[in-house]
Amino acid sequence: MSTSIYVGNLPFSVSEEDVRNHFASYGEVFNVKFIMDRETGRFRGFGFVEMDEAAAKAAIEALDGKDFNGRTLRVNEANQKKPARPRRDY
DNA sequence: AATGAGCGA
Repeated sequence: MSTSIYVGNLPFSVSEEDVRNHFASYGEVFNVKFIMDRETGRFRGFGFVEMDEAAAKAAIEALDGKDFNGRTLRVNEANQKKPARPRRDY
């Protein structure tokens, strides 16, 4: 498996490719997923990156709190949500 | 459809 990394505070200018490129410098990136607003379909400003555990830690140490395209990047291990998003059924 | 703290489709 891979380690899920939470990447937040992303500028609306970047794409998965940019992030993947950035993270790829610290290890093999298995996958990059940007969270799009399910209502509008627009970029919500954060995403998740899957990397090897060692690579993930390296990337977090290297990129967390750093600047990315003009915004302070937030990088941490994702943990809070594993299954489908909790949502009330009205 | 829209924008700025956030942990997801």
